[in-house]
Amino acid sequence: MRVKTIYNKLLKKHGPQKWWPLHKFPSTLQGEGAGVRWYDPYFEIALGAILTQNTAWKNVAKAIENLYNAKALTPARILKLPTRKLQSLIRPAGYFRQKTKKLRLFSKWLVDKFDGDITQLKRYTLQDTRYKLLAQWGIGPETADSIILYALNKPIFVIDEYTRRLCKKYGVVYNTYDEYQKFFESKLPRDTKLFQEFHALIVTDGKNNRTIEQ
DNA sequence: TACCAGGTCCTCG
DNA sequence: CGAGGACATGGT
Repeated sequence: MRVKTIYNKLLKKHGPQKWWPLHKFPSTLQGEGAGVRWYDPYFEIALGAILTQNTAWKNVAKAIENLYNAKALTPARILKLPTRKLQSLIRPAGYFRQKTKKLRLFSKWLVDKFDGDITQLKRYTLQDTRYKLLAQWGIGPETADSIILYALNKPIFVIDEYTRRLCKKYGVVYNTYDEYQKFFESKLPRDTKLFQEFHALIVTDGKNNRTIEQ
């Protein structure tokens, strides 16, 4: 079966997935401290990609809500939080010490190199951006690709455990992340929206069928 | 009570 | 390289 056909079937079965962004862009930007930027939807997406590592999204959503209420959804605001405070805010997402370290290092990198503006990563080629992200501690292939696809809106196909299971179901098995990624990217048009929707659908479908497979 | 969730890093052979 | 363990909370 064609890969695109599988996509069409999943879309028909589950409908469009609404993943990111979580909060709406404009209204939230004028907080009380006029001129103080405390919310960045693109950074929020990247942050969510880190927090969701091996963690149910529902728990991540709580952590993000805590950060939102603390008006801490920019790299600079993350760095301003005392470590203990940051740990307590993201505790629901699990691995809270590890993830606190990841968020701090990632935020510091963005502030130091990109003036705290994650969208500046778009200046590089897709592969250069990927290498730069992978060089950051705590960011592996799936997280890097999620950031590129959902925060920077650039076409790269995200591979996760659900994707591998889906492949296996159709008799497609590889060893490495990059091999799976090449497979999908060679079978599909390089379309950001398609890649975003497909990955989300694979996750949703994978969750639903969890007990049936193996 | 176990096992799992939108992974990654570290260590050891 | 590749396997195995650590990291942590909340849901079923």
